[in-house]
Amino acid sequence: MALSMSPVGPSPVDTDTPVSAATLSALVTQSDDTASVDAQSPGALVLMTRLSRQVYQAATEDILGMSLKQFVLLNQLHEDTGVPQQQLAEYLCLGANILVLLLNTTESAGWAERRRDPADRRRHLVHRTPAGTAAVARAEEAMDSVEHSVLGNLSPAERTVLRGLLARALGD
Amino acid sequence: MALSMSPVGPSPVDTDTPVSAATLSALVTQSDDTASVDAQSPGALVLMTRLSRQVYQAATEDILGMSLKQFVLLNQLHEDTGVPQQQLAEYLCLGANILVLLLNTTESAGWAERRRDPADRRRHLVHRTPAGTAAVARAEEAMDSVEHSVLGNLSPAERTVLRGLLARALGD
DNA sequence: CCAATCTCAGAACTACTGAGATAG
DNA sequence: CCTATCTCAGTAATTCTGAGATTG
Repeated sequence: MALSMSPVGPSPVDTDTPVSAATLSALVTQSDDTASVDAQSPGALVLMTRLSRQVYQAATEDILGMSLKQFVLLNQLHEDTGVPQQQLAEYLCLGANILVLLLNTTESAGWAERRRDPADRRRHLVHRTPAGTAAVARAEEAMDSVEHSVLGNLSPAERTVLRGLLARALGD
Repeated sequence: MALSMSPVGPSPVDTDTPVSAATLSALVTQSDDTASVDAQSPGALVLMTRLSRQVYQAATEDILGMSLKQFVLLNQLHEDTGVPQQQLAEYLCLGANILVLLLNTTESAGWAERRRDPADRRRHLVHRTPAGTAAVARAEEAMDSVEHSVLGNLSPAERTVLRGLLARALGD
């Protein structure tokens, strides 16, 4: 839900091969055996490792206005609904202790806030502040340019497919 | 080698929609704007960051028989054709100096070898040794199980599409 | 002499380990 | 008393900075 109606399509119709089923099928049927060839077609995980290194290097603090980790963190937060740290750590694939450090800097930047969970006062529910929302919005624009440089070879439609697959892999 | 045909396939044929053009088109037409919605649909890069953290944590040295970085490195090497370090650094998105450290450990493990380029003796051409090839083959199998745990939600066809997109993003 | 490639040591940063505090 | 959640200090591992060596 949520992401339904998009009145603003980035590439209305013709700009650059909106990749339809055709191209995709091509990709699917491309080949299924990786056998024999050895250094020529690394697995998806190897490729992802390389790509994410590019992201890490391109998405500097200067560009984003915050660290990449803070950006990912704030992406996972809401102003209204607080998220327990433990769940956050799981989402972000971070150790609970590392998250503490990350929250310390993010909280003192005024972008997030820890509040005791009234229902279980051992927990902290993490909220994004309005300032955090504003900061993410700014960073998001910067991220667009990073995406442009890292995924520049992919058409908008392909990027959408990629995002969909990554989201599915993460369990939505 | 290794991937493709798994006689033991956890989901041989029917378990979970082998995704054909239909599902893919669905993904494509899903939506194109990320605007407005705030924490609900992070960009592809954010998702990739999270996923690659999972890879990093799952692909331990115990499991692979080598570090993940060594695995990625060896994936990029050939026994016959040597690759200059500078180019290697670019491929792997590593600084040239970090690559030196990586090569030191990999070379002393007997998996790779630096040889002077006869044409330009400032350069070192890096080759994979036969032992390196064997080690990668072993690690590749371990990687399959990592892939299974990280990309478990994706069907084989979807993984193929994913791999294709990532490869294209990296410039083939 | 200057530029390119690789190497390395020390600083800076990041992540991990295990102990401690507070609440149920 | 025991468990769960969060915090933190000390340690280990990684990456970055800048200088040095060799070759063109």
